[in-house]
Amino acid sequence: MARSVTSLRAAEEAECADLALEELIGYNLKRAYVIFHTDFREALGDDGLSQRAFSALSLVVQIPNITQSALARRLGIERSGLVAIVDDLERRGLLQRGRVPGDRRVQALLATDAGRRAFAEAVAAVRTHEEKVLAGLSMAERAQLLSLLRKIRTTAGGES
Amino acid sequence: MARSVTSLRAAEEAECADLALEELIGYNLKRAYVIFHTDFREALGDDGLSQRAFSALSLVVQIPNITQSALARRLGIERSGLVAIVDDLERRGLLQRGRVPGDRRVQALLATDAGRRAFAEAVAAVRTHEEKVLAGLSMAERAQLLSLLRKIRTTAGGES
DNA sequence: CCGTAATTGTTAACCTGGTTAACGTTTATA
DNA sequence: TATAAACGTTAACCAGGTTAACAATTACGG
Repeated sequence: MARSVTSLRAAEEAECADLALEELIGYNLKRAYVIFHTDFREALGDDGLSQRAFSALSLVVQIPNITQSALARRLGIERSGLVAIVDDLERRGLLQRGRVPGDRRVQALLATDAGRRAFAEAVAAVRTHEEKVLAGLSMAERAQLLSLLRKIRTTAGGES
Repeated sequence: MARSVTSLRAAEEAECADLALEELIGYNLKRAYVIFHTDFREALGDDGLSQRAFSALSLVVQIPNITQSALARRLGIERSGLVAIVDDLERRGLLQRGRVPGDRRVQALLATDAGRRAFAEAVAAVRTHEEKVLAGLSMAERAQLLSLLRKIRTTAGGES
């Protein structure tokens, strides 16, 4: 318990709650998230896809004719929040809203050719981005991290 | 490679970019962050401390007379962004801005007695919150996660 | 059948958590 | 001593959501 003289008073005042912020997983999670988010944006360029647009496009490419509601559910956001994302992707010509025969409520989302091309390019950029941000971690550590994050999602994530 | 008939076309269309969103660390990191953030808020009550206010107060308690600039630097945000946070904490009577003799530019932040009490209570709530969200992880896994997140911060985090 | 409930997409208003740019004050430095 | 730099602050803005309401449509119980 070697403490410097100058921080003696600090130690006293915090003694009843000796919690270093840096020991909190939530705090470190947030800081790491900010790093990823920031680097993602600069990796994909100033008018490239945002994280959320990339996620949405990813699912639309891989699940053709997915419904907006289903997409929102998968992304863990509200339907209303998805509208702006889909608006943006449609404005860029990366996907199309299509009415589906049989249910005139839903909008079936389908990626365009340009959308699939843009997604492929984005995937490359995202891979480089992750490689850069995770440079300090071994492959085993990355797999571990992925597994731990997913475990949090499955146990604490309310995916009704 | 057993694929259902209905997803055959999906597989074809995504073949050039066979990246499942769920395999991306960045995506899982964001989802986990959202889980923590959401649970933090409901754990600390409707007019309890926010994540950022808690972080700020934590450092003010443990580093008496820290400067606003220094605090912002530690939290990884801009000085301007910290003003509202400190305003809020001061309005709640949890800390005080104090002029320091020798440099009339700086605001030295000092937690009040109420601030230290509120912090101690918040720490208990935060501990319960982390315990809840991390219930699916063993102690070893939690230590691993913490270590991995910090490794990201130290290697990729631009702490000039 | 028919009325009621549920679902879908959408808009509007709002909130959180920041950023950048500018400014006055004060201190450091060439 | 002039110029630069640092501090706290404000204003304007932005990203990424949320909640509440709504019209259109579909599902369902009686």
